[in-house]
Amino acid sequence: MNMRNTLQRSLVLEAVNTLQCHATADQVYAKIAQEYPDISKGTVYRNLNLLSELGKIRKLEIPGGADRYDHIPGEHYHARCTKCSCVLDVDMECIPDLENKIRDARGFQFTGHDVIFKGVCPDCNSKDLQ
Amino acid sequence: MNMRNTLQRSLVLEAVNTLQCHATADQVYAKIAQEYPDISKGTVYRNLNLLSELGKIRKLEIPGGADRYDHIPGEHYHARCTKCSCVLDVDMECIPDLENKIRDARGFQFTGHDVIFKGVCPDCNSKDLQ
DNA sequence: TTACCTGCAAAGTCTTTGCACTCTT
DNA sequence: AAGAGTGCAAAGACTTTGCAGGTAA
Repeated sequence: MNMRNTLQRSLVLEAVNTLQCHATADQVYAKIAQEYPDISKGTVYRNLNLLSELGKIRKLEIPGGADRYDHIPGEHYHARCTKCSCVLDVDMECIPDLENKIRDARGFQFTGHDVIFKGVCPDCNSKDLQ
Repeated sequence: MNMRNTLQRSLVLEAVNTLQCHATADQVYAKIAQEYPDISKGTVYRNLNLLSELGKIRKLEIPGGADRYDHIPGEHYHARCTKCSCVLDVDMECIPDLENKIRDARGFQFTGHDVIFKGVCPDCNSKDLQ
C-alpha cells in the first residue's frame, strides 16, 4: 500500500495547481499531453482520484457535468453557467455550521455540503445581446 | 409545437408522482415497464426532460450520480449518501435569498441554487456496525 | 393529413477497469 | 524481486439522438 512517486503523478498534481480554475479531467489531460504526450487518460483519472482522496486536490462534483478538480483552497461556493457549463467561484461568505441547522438528521451522518448556484455567466450574457 | 397527450407521457408523470422519492430515470422506467413493458428508455428520458421543462416535475441533478426526478414540492435541500448513493430530503429551513448574499456577481446572472449535503445514510450506518 | 411521438439501436460523454508490461522502492 | 503504477483499449453508467414507422388532433 506504499505510494510511489511517479512522473505522471507529479505532472497531474502540477497541472491541477497550475490550471487552478476548476479544470476537468480532460483539461488536465490536455495540459499534460502538451509536454508529455504519452500519458493516458486512465492514468490521469486514477491520479486525480488518488490525489483527491489524499486531500492534495479537491474534487468538485458538478451536477449535470463532468467532475472538476481544484487546488486546495479555502471553502467557497461555486456557480455553474447553464449555457456553457463553465464553473466560477462565488464571492460570498460560506454559511457556518450549515449542517447544524438541520432539524432532524434521522440518523444521517453529515460530512459536508456543497452549494452550487446556477445562472448565466458574463460571457454568455454578452453573447446573448449580440 | 403542440404537445400531445400520449399514454407514455402520462405514465411517466404518474410514475414520478407515485414513486415520489427522487427516482432515477431507470427507476421510472422499471416502474412503468411492470405494466407496460413496451415503453422504451429513450421515451422515458425524453418525457422526463420535457415534463421538467414544463415545470410539471423537478429535475434534480446530483453531483456524481444519475439525475433524479421528483414531484413538485416546496423548496428543500437534499443529502446524498456517499456509500449507497441514495438521496434523501433534509429537514431544515431553506436559506432565503441566498443569491443576495453574494458580494460581487461580476456579471453572473443567478437563477437559483442547490444545496447538497454529503454523508452516510442510516441504513449504511447500521450496516457498518455489523 | 400533419407533425409530434414512439421504439429501437447506435452513438456520445464521462469515467472506470482488466491486462500485460514497466518502473519505483 | 515485489508490487504499485502505466498505457491501452474495452467496458460501464448514464443520457441523447437519428431514423422509420405510428398516432393524436
